[in-house]
Amino acid sequence: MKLLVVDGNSILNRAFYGIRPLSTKDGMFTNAIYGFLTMLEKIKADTNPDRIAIAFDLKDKTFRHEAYALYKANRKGMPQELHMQLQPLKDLLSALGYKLVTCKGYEADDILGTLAKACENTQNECVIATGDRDSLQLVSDKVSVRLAKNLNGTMIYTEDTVISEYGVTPKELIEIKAIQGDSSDNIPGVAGIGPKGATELIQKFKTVEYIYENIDTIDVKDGVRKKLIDSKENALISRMLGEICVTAPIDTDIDAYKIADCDRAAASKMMAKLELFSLISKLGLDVVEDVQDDVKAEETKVVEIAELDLENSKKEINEYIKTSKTLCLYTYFEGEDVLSRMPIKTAYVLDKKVVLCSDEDLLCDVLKNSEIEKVVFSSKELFSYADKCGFEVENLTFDISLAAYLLNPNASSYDLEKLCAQYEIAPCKVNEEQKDYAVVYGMKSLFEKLDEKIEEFNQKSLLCDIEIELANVLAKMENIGFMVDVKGIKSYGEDIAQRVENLEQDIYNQIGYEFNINSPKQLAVALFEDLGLPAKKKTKSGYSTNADVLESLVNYHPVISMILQYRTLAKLKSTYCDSLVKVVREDGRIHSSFNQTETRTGRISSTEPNLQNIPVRTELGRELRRFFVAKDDCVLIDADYSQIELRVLAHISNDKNMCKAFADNEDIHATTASQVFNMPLEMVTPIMRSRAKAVNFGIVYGIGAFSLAKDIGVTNKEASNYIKSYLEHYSGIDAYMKNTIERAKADGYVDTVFGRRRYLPELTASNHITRAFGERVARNAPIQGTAADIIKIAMVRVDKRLKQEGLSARLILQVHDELIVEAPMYESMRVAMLLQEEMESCVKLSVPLVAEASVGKTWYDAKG
DNA sequence: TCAATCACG
DNA sequence: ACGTACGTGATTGAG
Repeated sequence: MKLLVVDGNSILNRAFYGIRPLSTKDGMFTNAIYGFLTMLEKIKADTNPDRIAIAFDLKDKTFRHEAYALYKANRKGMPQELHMQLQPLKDLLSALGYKLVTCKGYEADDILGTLAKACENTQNECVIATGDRDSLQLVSDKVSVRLAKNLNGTMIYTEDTVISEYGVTPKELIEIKAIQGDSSDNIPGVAGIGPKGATELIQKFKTVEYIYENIDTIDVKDGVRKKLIDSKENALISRMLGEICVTAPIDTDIDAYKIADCDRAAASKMMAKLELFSLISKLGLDVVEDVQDDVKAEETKVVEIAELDLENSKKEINEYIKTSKTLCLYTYFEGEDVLSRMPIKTAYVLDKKVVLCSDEDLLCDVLKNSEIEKVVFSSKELFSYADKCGFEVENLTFDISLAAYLLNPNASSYDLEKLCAQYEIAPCKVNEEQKDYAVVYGMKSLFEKLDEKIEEFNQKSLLCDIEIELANVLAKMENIGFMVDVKGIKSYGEDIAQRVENLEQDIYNQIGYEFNINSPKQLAVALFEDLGLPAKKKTKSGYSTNADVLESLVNYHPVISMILQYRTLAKLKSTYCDSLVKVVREDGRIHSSFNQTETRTGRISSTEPNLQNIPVRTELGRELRRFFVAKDDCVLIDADYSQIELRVLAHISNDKNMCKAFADNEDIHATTASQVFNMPLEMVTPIMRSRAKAVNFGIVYGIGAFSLAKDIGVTNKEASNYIKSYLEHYSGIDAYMKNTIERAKADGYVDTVFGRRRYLPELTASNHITRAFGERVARNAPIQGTAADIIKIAMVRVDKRLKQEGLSARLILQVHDELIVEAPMYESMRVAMLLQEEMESCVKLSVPLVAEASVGKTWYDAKG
């Protein structure tokens, strides 16, 4: 028989500190639980034990020796992020069938010792899993220790490995520790003798007892003898403290630690509640199935899944809508990309029945039918399909993925299965082979639950008037795409490629050998070792070679500017020329995907390709925009908001000075400079203006003097003076920032003017760096988020106006504070006016919104 | 799969 | 004493 004994507290600690913080939306931390189970699974697979015991310390410690109380009681308790995970982990382990062992008055160590001893006595094998080297003293021919280094790695210690690493037997480790001491355990040891001296003594004399019995005669230097004599009392106490107890009053019958049957339903539920979905499958469980088995037969809805033809589906649906107001439907799509994505099958959720139908006519009829209130999972796909077919979707009133995003934008993904588990939707019973559709039936209950929450959070308008409407606009933007001049990009790319090659050779010549310039690691060797340039900053894995560092080195060596240039050009070539050309479709246009549930602030994101980060800041990069063009006889109209985030800040903080500056249409950075530097506007120099601009940015981001100083190249003290002066002059902003953090701490979230929320579990962290991050996010999210809300509203209004006025102009891109429309040449003036009007008037703030539009044949020309 | 880098607002 | 501004996505090299 083989017994695995897990040092629960120790492994929990390793897991907690070894895994980046994870938390659920309401601030429950879960990283230690996740890490613990991951490590346990790994260890289990590696050791293949017959029995498992998991030992934990008890919270209220009553120690078996006075000395323990004295020396061990003042060890720091665990941080609350870890403490809050302890009981849920224990519950989960029990549900998984593991036997937990605790013992009043004894530590987990003592339980390990007692069980190890018991195994020796009964000729069983024992493996101890721990992150703590203390347990190495328990190693014997029957007992080995698996020392957890990190998540995936453990070191196995047997008698041989202990002897070769420490030069003494496992038992003698206790003697060494008695002399050497252990500050983390509050074991004093002998003052002045460290690990090396202690090892030598024990190799020679074997035990502390022997040393002190023969203290006058043993062969040691007088200095050492003196230290030993001076610390005799501490050494003897340490000898006692350091030895793990092997007689704890626990069950030592190995059969007591059989692994019981897993309570699958309970375990699945617990993990779903902790949002640890990947763990559920890793442990071989299944949310839907396991929870389903848990529901009592009489409570379970029996649901029929029927695959029907057009006629019968129609009949069923018509029957259903006589009595029900809303129809839930889930459409399965096929096809990777925006253009070829088409529906293959739709599940219509009826009363105790799911009708599956592949007929597209039925889907179109349902979507067009304004009598049917529709609840869907992802509206953008359906809007996109309708747009391709040439009709408008009517009466689509709820989108589950968008609702779930609004309720918690922190989640990494939104799918039906996870949401049903998370919102504790009671599952239904279906045939085994149809269980994929069981989760679709859950849509109805999920909709009701989410709708209730949306109402509770006052997010109905945000969902219906902004997000769902926007999904329709985004779908059309994706379908239209952005026309590009492929030949132009290609020849520009070839030009760049030539320059990259030349630079490559020049760099090799300068350095003296060929290497991969794209590898930061190889580059660091070339610069900081071979050229001997001063390394400024470190990253986790070596010296940093980023642009900041390189720029500070340009005067040291001519190769530096070549490398900077190489980087710029290589990036232009690979990310912007080569990749863009690859995603141009047969219609000569790029069809990016716009994701509406990705960012935590409410912005949209763009992928495959990302059209929101096309170069603009440098002239060479900006040239690329000459190849983003309008189609024949058309032009592009580009309109962007002026200072939208600062205007939003002025509005939500209601700061008098800043509101006045915007009301008077002043140059906000210059005005800020005159405030911060306390002088009349006409005396503000360009340098002062640019510093004030950096402070304005900093305020929006949550500012720190250090970073501001680095950004504008002044001393820390100067930077902190700027901030101080800023907050004195804009006292409304100061008050708003303080108030926001207070409210965020009380509520656990911040929100935008339009009710978009962001939860901030970071604010409860005991780590001050994490907490400071949470505070910056609390300051930034309402500003960035409100700006995101505003441009979304503008997009919906622009789209509506274009349609209303019968224009053929179409929105094709959004870049956070910028909208791009493609329009026939003759519409250009009207559209430019319309764009500006709608962007400026779509919401009313306490300061004016300003947008500027300009027209051009290419994106380069259209951008003001 | 992750870390480093760099493009954008 | 700590480590250092908010939000994204793509490419590359290396484990």
